[in-house]
Amino acid sequence: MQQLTLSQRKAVFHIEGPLLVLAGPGSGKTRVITYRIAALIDSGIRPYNICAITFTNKAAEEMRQRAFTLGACAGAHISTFHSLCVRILRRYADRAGIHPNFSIYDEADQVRCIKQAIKDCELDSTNFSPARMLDAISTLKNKLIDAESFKNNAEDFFSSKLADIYLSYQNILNERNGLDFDDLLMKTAFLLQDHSDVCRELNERFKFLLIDEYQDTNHAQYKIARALVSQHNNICATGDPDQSIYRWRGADIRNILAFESDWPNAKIVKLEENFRSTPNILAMADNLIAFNRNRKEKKLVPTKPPAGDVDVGVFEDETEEAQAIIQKIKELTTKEDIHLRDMAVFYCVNAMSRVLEEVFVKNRIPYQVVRGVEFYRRKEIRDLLAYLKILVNPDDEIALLRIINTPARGIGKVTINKVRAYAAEKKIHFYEALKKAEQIESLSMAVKAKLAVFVNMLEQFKKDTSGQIAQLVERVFNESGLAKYLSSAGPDGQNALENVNELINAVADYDKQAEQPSLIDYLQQISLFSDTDAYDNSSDCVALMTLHAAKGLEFENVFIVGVEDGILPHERSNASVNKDEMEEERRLFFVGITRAKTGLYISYARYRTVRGQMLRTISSQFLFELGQEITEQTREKEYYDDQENHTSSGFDPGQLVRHQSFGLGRVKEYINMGENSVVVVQFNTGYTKTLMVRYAGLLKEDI
DNA sequence: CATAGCCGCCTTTTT
DNA sequence: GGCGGCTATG
Repeated sequence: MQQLTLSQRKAVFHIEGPLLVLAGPGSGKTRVITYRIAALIDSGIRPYNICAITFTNKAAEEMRQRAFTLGACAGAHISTFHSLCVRILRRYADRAGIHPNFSIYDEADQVRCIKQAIKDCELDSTNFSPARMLDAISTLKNKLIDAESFKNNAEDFFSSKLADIYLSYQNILNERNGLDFDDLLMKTAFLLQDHSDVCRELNERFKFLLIDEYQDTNHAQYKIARALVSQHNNICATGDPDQSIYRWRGADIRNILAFESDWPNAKIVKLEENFRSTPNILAMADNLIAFNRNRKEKKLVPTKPPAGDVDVGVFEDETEEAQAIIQKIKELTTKEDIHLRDMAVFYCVNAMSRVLEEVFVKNRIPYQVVRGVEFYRRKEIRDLLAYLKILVNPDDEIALLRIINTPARGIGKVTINKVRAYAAEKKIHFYEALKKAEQIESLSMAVKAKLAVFVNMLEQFKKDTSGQIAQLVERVFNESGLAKYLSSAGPDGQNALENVNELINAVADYDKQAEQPSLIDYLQQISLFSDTDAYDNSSDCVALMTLHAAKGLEFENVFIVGVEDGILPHERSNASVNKDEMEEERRLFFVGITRAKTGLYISYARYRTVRGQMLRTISSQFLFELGQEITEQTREKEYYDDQENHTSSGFDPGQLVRHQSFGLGRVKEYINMGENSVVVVQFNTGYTKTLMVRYAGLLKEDI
């Protein structure tokens, strides 16, 4: 413990009572928590009585390992909020009013449910878009407003319709024994609130609660945390208000700002020294974040010697931007002997990884896109998992409908509707109705036979759920017909087969590592998988990820691309209208910048293809906030570039033109903006299009 | 009932 | 530009 600074020691050894560690980026926050776990155990606390909450599974995994190397033996509970809630809900399922074998519904499942809910309410999904409804419901759940109480207080038309949808959505989830991500938190919060005995029991179990990234907790998580320490107040929260980037998910920065009033006797420790980045990088980050008004002032005190400059580059388009990064990466690996694994490229939106990947592939630079959830979204994986979900939770109609005819076994829409109707009539679950298919009169003998085979297959699988899960998965894959189907499906099928093999390997790993392997536990765990969880820091390749995924990580060299108005800040963020959202976007950039240890390369492109359309961009205002010098340079470059390219085009009104896909048309208007000139064309097909001359590829027709 | 092909929708960030 | 859902056809 000698290597700790004075303030770190203060945080580590303040054992009893509430403690808030306000820690800037790179201040050794995680180190403090791990040492603190060790210190608690040293002082006689049983590991069993310690609960540490991290932001991602990956962070939990790393913390477990670090604690282990410090001699803090296994037994402390270290997990994310969501995983903890799953454990609690499974343990106290009856008290929470749910079944312990619940399915966890991800976004795709939620969309199916909400569509059904909107339909059930006889509303139109154009006015009540599924995405918006889910968003609204998620916000309500994070604020711990359940469907009933929202309905009771709904006054205007929209609220009351939303309330109906919310109620109906919740009904559908209940029927299917499914919980969405927000339910995990909300149900746990209500459980703790309504059952003082459960609350007391958990207070006794977890005598010390440590929460990392407290700035990104939402109201539900806040309530859970408060309840978990209500008897002893041994809470230690660490976080940095300047790194709060999950407001859109309900994170409430006020939780950390109000810590002192929530626990009046709290001890506050500030960690302001930064052990990660060079002073130049920190100065920039400091300049930037100073533009935020709603914050607690905090210094970034560098401990590293000054080195190098931060590079802000302007490029013609996203491809050139990517190529410049490749160039730099090659330079760094050859000249400075830096490993690929020490470099990362951050972008704001996942879609931006595509161009980067193409250029990386072309240049044969190994890379990994850090997107863990993607794997589990593949069709073949979802299909296979759906079979497993049914074995655990037969009420999971979404999973059941997914596989009932996958691979095709002659059970179509008509049959499904007949069974559905029967289930509704008898007030039984869909799966129960399937079991009794021979009693459904409207079904033909042939169909009844098919259904019987299907049900019988699932029932056979069910008998096998107690052993090794990997074996079961393999068996299900083969006997369900999925394996056969994929083997005969050409190259795509081969790819899918490889993915399934990867899944089976992962399951085998789980079998080995889990304390008490069970199918329920496995399914629930992978539902809570996050993007960052897939980050493999042992393989030597460049990491590509979103700025959000970069949270909590650090790299020797960091590239941040697409720092353009509309992307960062994002146009959908309402940042131009809403000051709070603008501040959050700024924090996001701040998080990205402060991941860099020595090299930081910020860039933007003058043209970017968005949804297949090449658009002229405007540099982000945040670039100006980094510091004067850089922005002056880049602005000048932009200005001169624009001057150089001023040419006349000759697309005068009346000119006949031909477009590759729109066909023949006539120019209505020409707006001379030099290189960015725009032409309005009325096409024969009836469409009037506004096109950028430079990229439209218009051919002049003579007649 | 299966399949292919087309149309129209959306498209920030994620547990 | 990508995907889900719908329709027309076999």
